Amino acid sequence: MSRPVEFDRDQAVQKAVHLFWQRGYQATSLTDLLDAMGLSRSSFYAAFGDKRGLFVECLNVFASRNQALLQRARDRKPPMAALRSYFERNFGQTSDPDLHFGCMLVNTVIELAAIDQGLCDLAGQHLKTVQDLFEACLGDAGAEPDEAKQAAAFLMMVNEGARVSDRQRISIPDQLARINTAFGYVESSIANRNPANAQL
Amino acid sequence: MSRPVEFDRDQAVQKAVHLFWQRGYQATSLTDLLDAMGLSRSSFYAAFGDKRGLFVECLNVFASRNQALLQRARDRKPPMAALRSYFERNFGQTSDPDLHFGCMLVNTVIELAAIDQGLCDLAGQHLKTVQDLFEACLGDAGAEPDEAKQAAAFLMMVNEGARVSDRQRISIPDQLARINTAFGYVESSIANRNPANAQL
DNA sequence: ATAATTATGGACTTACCGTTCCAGAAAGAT
DNA sequence: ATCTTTCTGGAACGGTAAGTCCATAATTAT
Repeated sequence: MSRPVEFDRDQAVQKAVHLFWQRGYQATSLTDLLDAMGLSRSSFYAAFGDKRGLFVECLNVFASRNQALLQRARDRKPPMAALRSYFERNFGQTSDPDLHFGCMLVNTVIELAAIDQGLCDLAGQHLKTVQDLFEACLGDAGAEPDEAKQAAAFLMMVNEGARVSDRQRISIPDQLARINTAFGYVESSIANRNPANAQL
Repeated sequence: MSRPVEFDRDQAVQKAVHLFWQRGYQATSLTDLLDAMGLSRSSFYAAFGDKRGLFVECLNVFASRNQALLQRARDRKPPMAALRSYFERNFGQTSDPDLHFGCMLVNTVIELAAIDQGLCDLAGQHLKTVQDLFEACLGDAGAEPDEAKQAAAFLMMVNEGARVSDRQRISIPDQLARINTAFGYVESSIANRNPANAQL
């Protein structure tokens, strides 16, 4: 009955995620987005409402991809190894500077804290979900509930800090060394309190 | 011979620091700045060149204030207590949400990483200076040189992470608990390797 | 008092922002 | 093949951004 949409919506959103991730919300103009997504202004507004609406969608896509990454590792490895791989994959994976954009959620919190509280809160919620996943992994690794909560909060702080360093193009070995330091602290703390779990 | 400047330059810069710190570089318009600093466009351009020039000046002012904070604590307290007080002062001090802007250097790195590499690098340099101060404190506390370097890098990561949490209006007790966790790890690590320094 | 010099306020310029709108192209249903 | 519906490209809009410029006000030196 009617003419069908010509572009692949999911693919267009992927492109937008990449741009927003790299340059942030404010510095990404609609023109940049249209060029990258390969569609015209009218199609854009028909499909996504407005720039902010697209950003919300991108935030959600990024968050679920991010959570899936950790969840998959959790299904396949021992809990502490899964946690470690989440950190190492995010930071050590490649030396291509074009992939060191930190974490879109962290970037959003910082950029928009005083500008758009709704977007900042949404990003914060997603981060909280990841922190809950951390906590679950730590529980699996044998940490007591309160210890798991405390260590998860600590690891989220480490994650956020590592994402900041990531944007400064810190060398990968240095980055991995920091993560290793942090995990060494957490693991020895869990092992000390609960020697039965020397094997994590 | 000539008419003197009517405004207090230092005071005007302070106001600008506050604004940039809170809202970031891009979201702070020249109009915002002029209103807060209480001067006209012509005076502004005569005194500071342009918006970017003022931002550089603000970054330097913020960084030196920040370093002075840690340096003063270092002069007055045992080294680990000085480090702790730096972290606690920056996060626990007040519950006024209007003062939880994180760290202007961290904010700048995140906001401008892909936008203005010069400004990002300048902020990164200032952060590195703070990290060197961390390292010096840890050395004073009895850490071996390589251990001090490693722990300083770790603490900078914690600092950056805490600044991110700060912008999410995380509760002060939670924030202090995280910092306490991190310092507990570092202190027990130093004490274990070098039991002579049980007193830090 | 007057001349010389410099700061100041505000209008102006240029460029880009996000968004709206409309004419026309493309596709399915009959 | 035609009609209807929906999508598409691009022009246009109002608003705001940073930066420039000039007439005027204010100050000091003579």
